[in-house]
Amino acid sequence: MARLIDEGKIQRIKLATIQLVVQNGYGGASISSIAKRAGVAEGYLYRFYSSKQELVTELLYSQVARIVGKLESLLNTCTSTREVMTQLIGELFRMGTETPEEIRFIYVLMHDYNFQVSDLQRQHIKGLIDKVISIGIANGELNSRISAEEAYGMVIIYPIEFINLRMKGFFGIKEWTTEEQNRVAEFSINALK
Amino acid sequence: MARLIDEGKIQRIKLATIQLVVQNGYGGASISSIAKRAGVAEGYLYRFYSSKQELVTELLYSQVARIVGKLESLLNTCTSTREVMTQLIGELFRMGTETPEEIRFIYVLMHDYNFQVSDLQRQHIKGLIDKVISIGIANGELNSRISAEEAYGMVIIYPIEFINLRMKGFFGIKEWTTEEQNRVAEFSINALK
DNA sequence: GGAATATGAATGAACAATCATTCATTTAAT
DNA sequence: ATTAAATGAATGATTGTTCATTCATATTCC
Repeated sequence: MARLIDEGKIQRIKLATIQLVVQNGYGGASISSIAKRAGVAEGYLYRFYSSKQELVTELLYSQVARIVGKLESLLNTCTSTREVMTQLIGELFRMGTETPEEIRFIYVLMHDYNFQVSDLQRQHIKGLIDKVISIGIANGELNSRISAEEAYGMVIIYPIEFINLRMKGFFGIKEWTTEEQNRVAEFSINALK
Repeated sequence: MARLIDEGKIQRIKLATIQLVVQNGYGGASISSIAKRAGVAEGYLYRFYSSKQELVTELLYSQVARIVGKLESLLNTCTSTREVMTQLIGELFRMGTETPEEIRFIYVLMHDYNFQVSDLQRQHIKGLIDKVISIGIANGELNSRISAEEAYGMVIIYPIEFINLRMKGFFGIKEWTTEEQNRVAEFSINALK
């Protein structure tokens, strides 16, 4: 073996990509700007990713996987919809405070018509949402006529929208309290009743 | 006066811009591709817009104004929150069937960190949302603790998200029925109770 | 232990293509 | 003839991608 791959560089590339996609959108985040910010040669990115599209897609995939994975594990441990939703929304807010760029990144790309989540991931999400619904109905927590879209809307989309609305300071405020976080969870739970 | 300005060309530029921003995002929609699709010379755009940013911003502004204007007029004629929300959501779905590209365009740009709606427009929206809330509370239709963000979330964001989720076929289906449209309205109204 | 070699990590100049923007020129209406 | 609409070639910068080259280090041999 010769030199070892510098994991720090890959990490810096990922971080720079996330930041620049958030800041300038996919089309506005150029390879050269990413490489410059990461402190890495331009061509170096192509050792790990065959194209810009692949780089961003893979990053989106893994970021989404974090949320989907959390939901999946919650469904294995929690017995009520309230618990699942409170915990998941807690995780989203945690991302919002600890790694704000990452939740912004998901937010930006999930609304980009170029970046559909993969079919597999989508099916996975659909299955998990169905499970949330069936637990909720069994417990009498959810209206029995709730659709997957409605549940998805309140479990995933609404909290992400709330967090990003705050980050943008759309209504003036840019931070949130634990109370407000709980209110988001309560609101989502309530909407599905 | 010499030649008259061909309004059709301006219209074609607007249409092409909307379509290409939806398809490729802001960064991916180039002036040359817009001009080509509009059947217009590249430099021609600069007679009316000083930059690409201005072109897109102005288009976003007028599209948002359509929705905001509708909400405003509804608040002057309707006496209940139910009526306001049902009608507004009706308008959004109408856009979805009649001019799908336009609601996609709003959807894409409202989630782009480069395209904050203007402060003025945002204040205007805030005022209208507050009015929705006060009518709802006065009528006993809304929970008295509903926040502006919650109302905005269910009156504007949720329906737009629903429509675009459908357009993307996220859960398989790509169309919607009048019944489903009413369900979205009912769901939104219910969430604010 | 120390020098030679082999490996592959990392570089960045160079590619054609495309970018947003400009402006001298042409076209068409009064 | 005059005036402004409309053109599209031209500009220099930047795009995503490639690849010959450099350089650091792990391994091998004496």
